[in-house]
Amino acid sequence: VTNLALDSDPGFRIGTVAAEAGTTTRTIRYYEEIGLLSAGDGRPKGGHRLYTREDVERVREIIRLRDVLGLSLDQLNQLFTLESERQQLKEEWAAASDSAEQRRILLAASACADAQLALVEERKTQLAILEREICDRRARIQDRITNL
Amino acid sequence: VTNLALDSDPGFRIGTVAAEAGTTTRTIRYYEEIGLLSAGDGRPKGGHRLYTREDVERVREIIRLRDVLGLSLDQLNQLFTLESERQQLKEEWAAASDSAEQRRILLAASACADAQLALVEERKTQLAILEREICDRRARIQDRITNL
DNA sequence: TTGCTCCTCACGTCACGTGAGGTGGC
DNA sequence: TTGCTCCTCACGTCACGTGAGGTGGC
Repeated sequence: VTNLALDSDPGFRIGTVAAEAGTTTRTIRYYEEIGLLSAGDGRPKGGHRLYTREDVERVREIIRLRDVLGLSLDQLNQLFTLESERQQLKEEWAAASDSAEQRRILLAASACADAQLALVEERKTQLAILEREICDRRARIQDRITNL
Repeated sequence: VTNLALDSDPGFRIGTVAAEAGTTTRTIRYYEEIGLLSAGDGRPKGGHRLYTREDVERVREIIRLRDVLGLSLDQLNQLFTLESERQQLKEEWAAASDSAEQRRILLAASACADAQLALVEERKTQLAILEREICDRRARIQDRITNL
């Protein structure tokens, strides 16, 4: 009875991931197709895709940035370039990375978060402008109603 | 020399409208095609489209709601149903509408603005959630950096 | 007359939706 | 064994982008 601990986690199926992230299985497969999600290395042709808890979070983040910030999938790919680089260097990290290398990677991740925060601020400004416009229009309508 | 005042306003051409609204002529023609913009009644086949200052504002509003709130053109059409109804009743209004009818129309326009404001509030909530998530992630990264 | 913008098809693209037909795990 | 979800094509759709070829106004 070997691999006792490892066998206990079968991983998430694509339908579960889609439900958790509020999207569809088609969308997840499409994101894999264009390279936004990792393809799951050793999957046999026709075999079921399996995902980790990290993958679920990744999908949720993509959906969020897409819907709330209105980013295209191409823009998201660019945003994640730094982080995917981090992903590739993860083995290096765990194995024998020096702290200078670790620092470099973490700073890249931090810069990625900063970039997202800048986009959030931009959206907040746009929303504020839109809100003011609508409020003004509403006020003018109310004026005309009271002046009847 | 008749129509002196009327002839002095040639109206805006489609390229000007597109530039003012920050979009393309193709987009404006498409919006006309699906009924989001009025088709300009008496335009001869192949003739140039002409727009009023009101039309320009309309296009800007559509672009705003599409980009900032992420609404589909179908949803925008639904949002504008009340207002387009108002547009159709404009002649009635100017001609011989009683004040009860006027009040009804203005209340509809006010409700339309309220609906948009509700969508704005929803977006603001989503943005706040997203911002908090990113900030938290950023903080965790910073922690790991200082703990190196 | 020369450019420039405009016009109408019409095909291409992005981000999926939606079956069609078949295989695999609880 | 029976359903259920999963798989891979592959065509459809929404919201335009992008020329192709031609006409119209300053």
